[in-house]
Amino acid sequence: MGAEDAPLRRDAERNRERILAAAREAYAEAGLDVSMAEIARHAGVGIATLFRRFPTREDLINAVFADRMDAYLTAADTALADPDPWNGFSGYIEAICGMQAADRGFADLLTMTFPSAKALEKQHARAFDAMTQLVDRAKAAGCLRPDFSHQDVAILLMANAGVVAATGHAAPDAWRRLVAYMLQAFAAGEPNPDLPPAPTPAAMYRAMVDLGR
Amino acid sequence: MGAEDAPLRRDAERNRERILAAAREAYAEAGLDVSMAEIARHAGVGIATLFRRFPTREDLINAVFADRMDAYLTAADTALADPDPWNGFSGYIEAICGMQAADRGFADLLTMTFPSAKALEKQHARAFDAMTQLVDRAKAAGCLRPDFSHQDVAILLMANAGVVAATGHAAPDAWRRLVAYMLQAFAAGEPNPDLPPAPTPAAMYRAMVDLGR
DNA sequence: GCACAACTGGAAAGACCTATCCACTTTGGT
DNA sequence: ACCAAAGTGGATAGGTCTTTCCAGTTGTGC
Repeated sequence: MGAEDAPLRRDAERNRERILAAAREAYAEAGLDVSMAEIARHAGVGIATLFRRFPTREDLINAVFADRMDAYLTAADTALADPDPWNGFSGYIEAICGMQAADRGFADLLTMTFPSAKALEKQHARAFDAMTQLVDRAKAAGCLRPDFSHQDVAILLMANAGVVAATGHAAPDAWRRLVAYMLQAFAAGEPNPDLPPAPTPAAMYRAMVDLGR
Repeated sequence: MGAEDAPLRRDAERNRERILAAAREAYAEAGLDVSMAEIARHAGVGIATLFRRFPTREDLINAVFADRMDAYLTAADTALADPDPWNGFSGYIEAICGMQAADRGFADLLTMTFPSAKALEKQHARAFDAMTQLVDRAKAAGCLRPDFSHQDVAILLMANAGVVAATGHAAPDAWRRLVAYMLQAFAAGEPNPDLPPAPTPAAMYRAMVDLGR
C-alpha cells in the first residue's frame, strides 16, 4: 500500500517537478481557479504532459498542497503543545490565517472540501480534530467564550479568504486587522454580548463542498 | 444633461426590462461574473439585443444595481439620522452586510471599484462620505474605539463577501456571526488590545480596483 | 549501440464566451 | 394601411478552456 507505482523515467520526473513548481506559483498568486492550460504553458511542457501526469485538477491540487497541508497539521500540534490554552488557540488562528495570506490557493483550499480527494480529506479531518481539541481546551480554561463554536473557525477562514483575495498585493497586511478584531471578540471578556446562532456543522460542510464546484 | 436620449420603442423597452430582471436574478444568485451569454439566454432575448442595449458588462451592472445603490445610500442617511451614534453605526454595518448576504452580486460590487463607471462611482463616493461621518461621530461619542479606521469597514465588507460567497445557501445566516463578533470588537471597551496598523486608504483603493479586473 | 517501452508536444474535437454583422420583423406616425 | 426607422435574433469570427489521440522522440537495460 502506498507504493509509488512505477518509478518515473528521469525526464518525466523532471517535467513533473516543473509542473508542480509552476502550479505552486500560479495557485499562490491567483487562487485555485487557474486553468490547466495556463499551468502547462507556465511550466513549459505540453498540455498532454500535464494531463497524463495529473488527470484531474484535483490530482494536481492534491500534489501541490501536500506539504502545505503538513504544515497546517503541524501548526495544530504545535498549538496543542503550548501549555497556555489561549496562546495555543490564538497562535493557531494567526498561523493558519497567515498561511492563507501567504498563498491564495491555500486560502481557497482551506475553505473547500473535495469529498473525492482521499489523502487531502484525511489531513483535513485530522486538522479538524486537533482544532476542536484546541477550542475545547481553551473553553475549559475559561479563555475562550463559552458560546464559541468550532464553526466560527471556518467562518473566520472564509472571511479571511475574502480579505486576502480582495487585498492581494495592494494591502498585504489587511488580514491582520481582521484576525486581531476577531480574536478579541473570541476571548472570554466581561461583557460578551449575545451572538446569533452558529450554523450547524452539517451546513458548513455543505458550504465547503459547494465551493469545490 | 441627464436626458434619456431617445425614448425606446415599446418592444425594446420590454426587452430591456427582461434583461434587467434576468441579470438581477443571476447576479444575486451567483455573483458578478455570470456571463453575458447566460443572461441573454435567461432573459429569452438574442445575444445581440443584450449587447446593443448594454455594450459592456459594466453598463449592465450599472443599470442593474442602480436602485440597490440608492438603498445603500439611504442606509447611511438613516443611520446618520439615528440620535444614538452607536446604534447608527452598528445598525448601518448590519444593514449593509445584510444587503451583501441578500445579493451576491451586490456583495461583489461593494468591494470593487470601477473607475470608469461614473454614476456608480459617484454614489460609491457619497456613501463613503456618509460612512466616514458615521465613524467620526461614533468615535467622538466614545462608542467606537479610537484606533478604528474607516478602512476597517472595507475590510469587513471584503470579509463578509468571503463568508457570503462560501456559505451561500448552505448556511445563509453565517454572516451574522461574523458581524456580531466584529461589532463587539469595534466597540470601545475597557481593554482594547493593540491592533496591527490599518492599510492606507490608497492601498485599499488599489485593492478594490484590482478586484474589478 | 540497439530496440522498445516510456514519454513527448502539437493537433483536434467539443464547449463556452465576447463581440460584431446583417437580413428579416415589428412598431408607430401619417 | 403603409413604410421608414428601430429593433430583432441567428450566424459568425476569434478567443479561451478541457480532454483525447497519435506520430514522433528520448531514456534505459541489455
